[in-house]
Amino acid sequence: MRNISDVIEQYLKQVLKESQAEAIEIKRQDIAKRFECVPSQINYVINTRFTVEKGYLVESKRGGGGYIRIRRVILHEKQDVLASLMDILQDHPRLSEQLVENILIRLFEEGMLSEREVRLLYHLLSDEALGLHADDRHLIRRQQLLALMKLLSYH
Amino acid sequence: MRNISDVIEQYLKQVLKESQAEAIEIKRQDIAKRFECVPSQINYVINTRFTVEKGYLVESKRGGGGYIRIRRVILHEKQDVLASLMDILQDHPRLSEQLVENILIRLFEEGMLSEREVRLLYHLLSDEALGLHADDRHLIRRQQLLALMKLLSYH
DNA sequence: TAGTCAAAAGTCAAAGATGGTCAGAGGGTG
DNA sequence: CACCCTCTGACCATCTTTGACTTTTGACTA
Repeated sequence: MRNISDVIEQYLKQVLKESQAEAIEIKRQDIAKRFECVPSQINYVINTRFTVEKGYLVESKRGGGGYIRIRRVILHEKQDVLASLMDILQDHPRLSEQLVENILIRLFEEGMLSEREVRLLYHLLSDEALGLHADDRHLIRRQQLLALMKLLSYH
Repeated sequence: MRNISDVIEQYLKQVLKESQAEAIEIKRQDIAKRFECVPSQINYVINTRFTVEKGYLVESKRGGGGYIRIRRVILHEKQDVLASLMDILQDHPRLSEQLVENILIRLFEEGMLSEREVRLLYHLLSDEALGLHADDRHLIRRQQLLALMKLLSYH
């Protein structure tokens, strides 16, 4: 694998998958030691790979007996998924390509979009397609994503 | 061989052929070193020799663990349909909802989009979704439709 | 009970590692 | 000579890695 962050990401996802439970608890220090990196690297991995829009929930506690708990959120109701994604849109004034991609993939994982549809929509919403309108890009993405979700919420 | 670009092109195609996989991943820096040229020469080669029309798809990532991935794709057999639709886009400075609908339906009839995909795209490209930007609406529609056709031009 | 301390985890900004862009110089060919 | 490729390098954008400094928490102590 190319970089340590990807390796740690894979490792954590593997652990998550193997433990049947919906959540795993890790010690930041331990993971850092295992992969010979600084502890804050673990925060980086979590902040970039285990985000809310990707369907992960992370809690932690400091001090003695501290831990980081990573939970995979599985929402069974379409309306719940859409509602939570719309909240995320609310929370982000700027909608980067990265965030859009995460959201679309999430919709795929929740069974609401096909792989092809994700690819299709991603291209339409890409920086390249939207062009130079850097300022309006975010606005347009928001509106189109909202339109998409509205459409998906029927049926 | 005349110039370094041709040499690099041949080399990359060779590697692509030898690796049974449909894609190869390279490090720009490495290739540049191997052929003793500046890194941006690699971009030149890729931009001129590995285009979509020639049947290649290129993705990349910057930063630590960055890479350039070159993928061989099969071009869609209906290039003529796409070309004629692109001509239509050229001819219309303003892209009304109606025109968008016609184009999408045409793509459906040609078997390049499913009914659901048409519905989805139509909603995203509607006046309502694009919002108040009446001026830019046409521009954005054009760009997004072009992005769509570019995507549809290969499998 | 309040205060202190050590053991976690969190934050943030700088440095490092790649790839991308673009405009202008260089060169070959009709 | 004109034109079209090629080549180059300065500058930019993005992602990752690191480490110094901060905050939180529980246990222990006065």
